[in-house]
Formats: sequence, structure tokens, C-alpha cells
Amino acid sequence: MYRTHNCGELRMSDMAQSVTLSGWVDASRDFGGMTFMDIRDRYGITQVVFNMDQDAALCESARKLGREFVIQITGDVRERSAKNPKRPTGDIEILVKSLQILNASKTPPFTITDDTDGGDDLRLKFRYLDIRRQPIQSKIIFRGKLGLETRNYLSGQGFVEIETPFLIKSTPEGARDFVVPSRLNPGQFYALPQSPQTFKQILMVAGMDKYFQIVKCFRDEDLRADRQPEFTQIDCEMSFVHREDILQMFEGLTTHLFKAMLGLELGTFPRMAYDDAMRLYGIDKPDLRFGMPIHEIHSIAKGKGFNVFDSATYIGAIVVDGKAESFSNKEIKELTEWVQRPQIGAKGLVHVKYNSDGSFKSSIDKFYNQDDLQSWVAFTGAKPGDIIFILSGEEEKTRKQLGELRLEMGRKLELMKPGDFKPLWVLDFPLLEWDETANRYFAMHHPFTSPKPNDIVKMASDDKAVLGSIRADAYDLVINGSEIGGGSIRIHDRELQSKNFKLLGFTPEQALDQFGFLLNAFEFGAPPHGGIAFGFDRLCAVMQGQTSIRDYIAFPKNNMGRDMMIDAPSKLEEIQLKELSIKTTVQ
RNA sequence: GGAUCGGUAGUUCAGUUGGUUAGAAUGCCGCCCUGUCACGGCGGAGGUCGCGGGUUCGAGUCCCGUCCGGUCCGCCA
Repeated sequence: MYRTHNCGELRMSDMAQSVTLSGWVDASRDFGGMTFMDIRDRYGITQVVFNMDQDAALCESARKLGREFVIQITGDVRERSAKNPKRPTGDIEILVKSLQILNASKTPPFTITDDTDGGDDLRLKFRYLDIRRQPIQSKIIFRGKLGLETRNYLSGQGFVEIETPFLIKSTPEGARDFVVPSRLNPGQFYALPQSPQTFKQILMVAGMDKYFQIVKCFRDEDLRADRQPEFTQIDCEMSFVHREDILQMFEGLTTHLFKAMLGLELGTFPRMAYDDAMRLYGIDKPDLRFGMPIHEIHSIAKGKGFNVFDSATYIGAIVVDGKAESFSNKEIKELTEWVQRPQIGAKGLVHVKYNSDGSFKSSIDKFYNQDDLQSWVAFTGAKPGDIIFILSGEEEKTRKQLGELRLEMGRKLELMKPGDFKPLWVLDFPLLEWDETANRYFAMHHPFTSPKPNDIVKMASDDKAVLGSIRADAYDLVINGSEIGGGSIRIHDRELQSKNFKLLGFTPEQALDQFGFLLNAFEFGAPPHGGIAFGFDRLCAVMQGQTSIRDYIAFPKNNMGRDMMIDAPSKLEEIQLKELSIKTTVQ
């Protein structure tokens, strides 16, 4: 028997028991006459003691153990004379009577501690050592529990977990596909799914009614801290539902997960139309942990001879509470430089300080007198002591910049409190998005998204303004400014689906070739249906207040999509390529 | 595709205006230490300054190229 207990469970109540523990050597403290050693497993750390008086040979062999050796010890539990309140096992220790080395270890390239000294690439290369660290372990365990809670909840609601294939067909819509050559069909390729979208819809046609799957999805796009080429979705679809049914169901799931995992009550989720989100927060996923909405002031700010404003089609302002006096000129200059960075792209930043005594001091005093500024204050609701920041230019860009500025202020003033969760449904997204370079419309969500019933007539129009005003029956779940889930009511009618493909620039032949199976299925009694998919990795990270999803994935890829541990991707042997009928062109 | 930051001891980093033998902390090795838990003390080993080229009397430092890593923009229906 390797162990009677794990390294995290012994307490005072186990006193005087003879126990056997197995684990990894953590830190050891050698005093010559005695050696304290921490032995670690996934459950915790227990201190064991080797004493010269007790067994000199044993004590001598303990001194030869290095970090990360795997050992097994047997000994008696006893009360410590000096307790360690920082550890759950800190009241007791084991006086070792026998020691066995189960496996030796080289000195690890970084120390296995909560605050490691290892850099990102080393940690990924030696991921098995990184996962020995408690912070990573706890994140991976959190993920496991979150998946279990999801399965339990959805099963309880009558959902059936159904697997869909990974080897499917490539489509040019959407993200770039990962492709897999087919040996049996020379020159032909499978694609790995970007999502099981069409399969889950077909499962609705097949009468499965409520489907879910915790499933890997693949997108061959560039990576970020919160984007991996393979990631996991909680993918769901329901039949005979309207938008309201989906929102209720998955608000229920989200509420349950926060309650079960964090013990938090989220309350009813607020809802906001896409247009309002863009207008008020300059982004389709507003972080509602703080206010500071955008005010559009072009109607009152133009026509005073300030050319920057007069030539702008849009002028927007945000009000920062109580910072008129505490914001130094240096800070304002830094903020100005921040909005001028190429990633943000603003030309400049106008500020108006509304001092506590009611006076104004602004960077545009030359053009606006105190009465003008008084009207701005009335319009934006700023109070004495507040500072107003203003950006101007073209509407869409400036809104986005103001949205970024708002978030930067939120970060600077630490308004996004850890442990605070603000969910939000964003509704009524546009159906179509015009792409200048491709000179055609793309589906904002995906081509299977249904327009809102009242907007279907607009699909016949060839007026860009009319087409752009079509709203989709689509919705996103946003938590703390992070897009956690997105879905829609789907098209279940062949005619409407064909019409949508046409709008998206598909010829009837292309539509049939790529999605004929779906169009065909719609002709055999497709029920009205809709669904949603949650970014599972991202949900884990958001729930624990983290920005990177990498630690929630046991074996993530680096920036370049490489697995540093197994060193993938890699070249194939000539013989393998030949078998796949692939000729290499790049070396 | 683009921007930007970085690459120096096992590890995390410092290294001034280009100038003697490239440093610190930590880890590692050895010795001492019977109540530590970031143990402590003494001593020691450890470097192709990512790689290639250039400028220079002289390059970790400047220039060019290249590789690798991080972050961001584009991209992610």
C-alpha cells in the first residue's frame, strides 16, 4: 500500500496513528540533528520529521533527498511543538520510521511554488511541473467541477449530451478551418469544426428537442491571451423555443453555476439592445461593473469656432466622478498619449474640469465660455468636482475609442472590483455586416441566424441602409465585459435560409454545395429552434477573475500555436506525405 | 499581415557614455546547526551575453539581418 492518507487530510484527531504517505519532496529544512521535510500531493502539504536520536541512518538518507523526489514514508502522527497556522495540516507532523524512494528527480528548472520563478515558455515546456503548482492545479480542478455542474444542470433540464463529428467539411464562411487530409480520398480534406452549429440544428430536425455538448472547437486564427486554436464550448440547442425561452433557460444555467461554484446570487440579468450598448459604451460587450456611459454632445458642442469639433460628425463625452482636482496635468498628458496610440487611434483628447467651486477649466477655454460649459454639464449630468473627457471624429470610430477610454479609466481607478460579477444580455444584433474589402455582406453572427420576424420583409431590399437595419434574433451573454456566450433563434425554413445565403453573396449552387444537407433537412419538417454556445474556457477565467484562459487548459498552445511540451506541429516524413497524396512546397 | 517589448548563470533579473576579470537574488554542491516552515551561518561551482554579420583599437552595450518568447491591432461567421 502506497498510502493510508493523502498529504492534506491529517489533523489533531489523527493523533498517535501510524500512517503512510506518498508524495513529492517540497521544501526541506536540515538542522543536522533533525530534518523537517514537506511532502506534497494534490491534496496538500504535510510536514514530516527525521530525527537523529530516533534513527541516525534514516536521518542521513533523508538529507540526500532532493526536491521533487517521489517518496513514501511511514510514521506516527504527533502534535507539533511549533504549529503553523498557515497550513490546514499545520498542527501535526509525522515522525518518520521508514522511508522509501519511489522515484528520484532531477532538480526542476523552476521551483514548484505558488509564486513560481518560471517564465511562461519554461512553464509550458515543463507543463507537468507547472501543473504540480497549486494555483494551476486548482484552476484545472475548478474547470472539471464546472463541467460537472453544467452536465448535472442541463441533464436535469432534459438536455441530452450528444457527440458530433470532428472530421467535417470545410466552409469558407467564418474563421479559417484547420484541415485534415483524407488518405482514402486523395486530394480531399476534412475540416475540424469551428463549432457543431449545423449538426446541432440537424439534431433538432431529428427531433432530439434539447441537445448539449461540452465540446472542442477549432479555429485557425491568430492567438491571444484569451484565444486558443482549440477551445471548448458548452454548445446547446432547443426546439420549439422563442428567444425568451432560451434567455430564461441559460440565465438559469449561469445563475446555477455561480451559485454552485462561487456561492453567489447573480439576480435577474439586465438586458440591453446592441444599438444602446454601442451608443452608451462604444462596445457590444459592456462591462457594467461601473457606469461612466458615453454622452453624445455634438448637438450642443458644435458651432463655436473650434475646428476639431466643427468638422467632426460625432462628439462624445465621458464623466469621471470627483477627479477634477486630483487629475494632474501629467496624468492628462499621459491619457492623451494613451488615446493617441495606434491601437486606439484618437487624434487628441479634450478635457473639461468642473471644479468643486463651480468654475471650469478646460483645454478649449479659447472657444467655449463658462456658459457653454455649463450647458455641457447640464447635458451630461456632471457634478462639481468631476472631469469630462471628450473625443470627436467619425461616429463609429469615436464611439469605439470612447469605449476604450472608459475601460482604461475603469482600470486606472480600479472600478472593476474582483468578486463583482455583472452579467448582461445584449440583444438585437444586426443581421448583416458590410465588408469593404470583400465588397459584400457577412453574417454578424452566422448565416443560420434568423432575422427578427418583422425585419424579414427588409431582406428583399437592395438599399444598404435598409439591409443594415435588419435586426437578428441573436443574443450574447456578457459578464464583466467578456463575451461568455452567444446564440440565436435559427432559420428553420428552406426559403428563408436560401434568401439569407443570397444576401451573403452565395450563388444557389454554392449554397447547395456547402449547405445542401441543411437545406434538404429543412424540407423534412424542421421545427422552430434556437440555441446558444458558451465559451467554457473563458467562463472559467471570468468566474475566477482571470484574464488568461491558458491556465484553465491543461496543455495549451503558445502565441504561435505551438505546443511547447510535445513540440507540435512538426514535419511529416516523406512517406507519410506520399500516403496522403500531399506534395511539399515549403521547407 | 502589422505594431511593440524582451532574449545575459539552472531560474528571475541588473549591467551607466562602447573600456580592467560580466554582477545580484534564488536555486545547486560541500561543511556547520535539534523546532524549522521564505530556517540560519560559512564556503564553492556555475556564462558561446539567442544566432549570424557589420562598425570600432575595443561590443552584453551601437548598426543590419535572423531565430525564439510575451502583449496588442488586423483576424476570430
